[in-house]
Amino acid sequence: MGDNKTNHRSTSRVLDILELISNGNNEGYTLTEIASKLNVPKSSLFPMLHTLLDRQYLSLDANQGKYCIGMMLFQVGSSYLDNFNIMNDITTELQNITNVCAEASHFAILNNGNIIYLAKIDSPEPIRMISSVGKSLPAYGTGLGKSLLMDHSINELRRLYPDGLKPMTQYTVTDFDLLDEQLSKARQCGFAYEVEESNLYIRCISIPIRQNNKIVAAISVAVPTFRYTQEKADLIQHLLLNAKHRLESILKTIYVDFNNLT
Amino acid sequence: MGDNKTNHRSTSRVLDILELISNGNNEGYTLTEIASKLNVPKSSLFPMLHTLLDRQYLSLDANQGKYCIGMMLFQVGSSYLDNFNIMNDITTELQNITNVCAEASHFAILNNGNIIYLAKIDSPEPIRMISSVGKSLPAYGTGLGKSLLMDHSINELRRLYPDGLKPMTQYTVTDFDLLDEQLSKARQCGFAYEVEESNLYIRCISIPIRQNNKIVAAISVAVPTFRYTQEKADLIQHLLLNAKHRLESILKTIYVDFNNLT
DNA sequence: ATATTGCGTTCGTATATACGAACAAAATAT
DNA sequence: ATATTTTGTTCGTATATACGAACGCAATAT
Repeated sequence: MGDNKTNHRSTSRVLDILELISNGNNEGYTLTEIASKLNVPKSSLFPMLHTLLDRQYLSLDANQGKYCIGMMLFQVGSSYLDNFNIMNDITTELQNITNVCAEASHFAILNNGNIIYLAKIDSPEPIRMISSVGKSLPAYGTGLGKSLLMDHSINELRRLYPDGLKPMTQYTVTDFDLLDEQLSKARQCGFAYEVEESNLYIRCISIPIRQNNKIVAAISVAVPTFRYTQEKADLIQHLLLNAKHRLESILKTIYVDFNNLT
Repeated sequence: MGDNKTNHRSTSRVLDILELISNGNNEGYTLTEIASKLNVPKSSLFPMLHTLLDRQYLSLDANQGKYCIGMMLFQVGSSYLDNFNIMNDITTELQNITNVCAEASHFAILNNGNIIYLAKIDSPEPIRMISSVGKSLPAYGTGLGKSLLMDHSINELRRLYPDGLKPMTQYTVTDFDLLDEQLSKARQCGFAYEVEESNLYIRCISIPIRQNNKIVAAISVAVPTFRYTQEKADLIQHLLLNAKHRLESILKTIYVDFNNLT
């Protein structure tokens, strides 16, 4: 929880409530659960929760007394994407990629060492990766993240992850030197790769999107290992490269301030 | 602004701020603009806005001093869709529809007489409707909305829209009797239609999704009038009907409490 | 049936927030 | 360059919120 200088207790608590519920299992939490998890008296939470209910930022589970994320929070939060006036172009590119290679494609930005998925097109195939718009993952363990970290020096990486690189699977790169080496290679060939480092049985190929020569986003294609072949990898790289070029040329004409958005 | 019994001022103000910014032009607002629009002293907003900034629920426009919707609000809000454990199935169906007919497809639910778009697949064609996930529109003026209102009686409609039906375009149905008549026809044939009632030059065909014989959601295809032909309409109705059947059979096996979510 | 645990809710007072005015800092106008 | 307007910021006190304890109520356990 933010221990910065400026801190308005009521506001922080509202956000604490929303984050607690959104990060939890989506069964929701009761008032007393929230109170104990946030170390806030029930009586203080009571009027806040009811205001959030009235305004539909939370909803009360019919089963009994479990507070869940409400529709208004979704509506208000969705307007974040209005900042990206190229969102339509991005989904069009992803759509095209997935149409051709039949695998899921993603668009993400970097925030404090984590990737945030902003758009996703599902594979038409029945076996799919579980990933969703709005979710975040540590960048170092994902293909998308390696694209976004591509220009980082090893010192910047160490500063970004002061607690080290925690494994997400048995294949996650947890050594800074090895990660740095992979990023060097990625810088040379233009693509970043992930082999079951964030999800078992999933490989990923990714490419960064630059604006004024600075990496501002990345796109990727994720492939189950059993569908992964060299021919498919070649095809995906070709698709990613084309999409990258089109998006980067759009970024030259349209103003999108990525710096402001992360 | 909610004028209900339970009302926690600080919480309400946080929500007022978020809603104001999310509904506005996405240039954002300055502190003083927010203060005057919400009738709240600047000095009261100051600590709140800074807490929201620190927590990345808002971001400060680089230009100068304009508060915009931040990334954390997007992340937290996105988790609303976790409630719908059939979201993947829904997007798959929409994907399929759009692949075949080459027009944009949507999925929406009803909330207080408004439709909320929860998923959308863009048309591959260059000329597209402007509609986005998380946005809401009055149900009576949209194809999706008419599907969602299909089972409503004229009295229920009058209660739902006590201030009458306000026109969105020159073709919007603003008469309760005419709307009721259209809904009756829709109930008979199973489909709801919209002809330039919410957006000029856009027509829409829609079908409701039922759970336990109760309408809980709707899917639609939107078509620019100049691309609209009877053959295409027939194709779209066929696609919608198939998708409806598949989604409804999924809803029989998976538990999704739509009542709780609106 | 009775005790027990856990939940949401209410209430009076201590305390932290909200207010308005005054201030500082920047942008615009003169 | 100076005046003027508009912005963000600080501060002391009035006031509304936060707290803990006690209450009522339901569900489970005995």
